[in-house]
Amino acid sequence: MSWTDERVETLKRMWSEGQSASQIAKELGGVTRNAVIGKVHRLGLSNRSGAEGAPAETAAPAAPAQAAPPVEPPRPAPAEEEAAAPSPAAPAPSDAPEEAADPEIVEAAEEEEAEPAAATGVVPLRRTIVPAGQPLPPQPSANEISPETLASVREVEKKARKISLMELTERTCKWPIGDPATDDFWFCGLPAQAGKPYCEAHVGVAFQPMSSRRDRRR
DNA sequence: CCCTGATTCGC
DNA sequence: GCGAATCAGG
Repeated sequence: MSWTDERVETLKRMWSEGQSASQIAKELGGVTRNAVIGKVHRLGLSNRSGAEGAPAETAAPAAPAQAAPPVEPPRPAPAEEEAAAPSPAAPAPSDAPEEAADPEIVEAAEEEEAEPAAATGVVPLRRTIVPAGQPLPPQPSANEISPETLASVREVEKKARKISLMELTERTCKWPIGDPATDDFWFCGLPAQAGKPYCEAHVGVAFQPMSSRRDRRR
């Protein structure tokens, strides 16, 4: 891979947006974060000037509606409401952005769809929760979390690392604990299961195998 | 441990 | 110019 004009452009943009070198490298592909950092220095833009503002250091202590741990700048926000359009999932972009607008934005927007809770600031209420919204379709009645797993969860909550929003990574359990409207709020933070957003215990309550009732038929 | 960016230096 | 290895931190 070489530093084509386009790639350099992406690099510059992301760097000024505050993205980390590793994230940029991941986005570009074919390069390591070292390569990115090296290039950044050669380009003489090690000093992140250009788009200062608030790098997102402190995430509102008691303000729930704030959430953007890693980075999530690409948020154009349509700001247009369809009054007579009862059709939800209908992007219906009358004008396709054919021009090489920002192919990156699309990727950035669709990356990491696994942790809506933290991203939206809406904390899943235990019991009614359906984190990633995928598994457990055939739930008989109310999700009956087995008392064992429920107990283990409480156990885990005690041992949780109690990490903050900014400390969440792709390898930390993102299970929210406590009331986000108070200081009594934190994230589990225990090592998450490979590929999943939660630790073993929380994956257990989040993704029910749809048949964990004690009636082990057979 | 995980992760940052900064620097060096052979290529 | 490039980037792996290394360094220096959080």
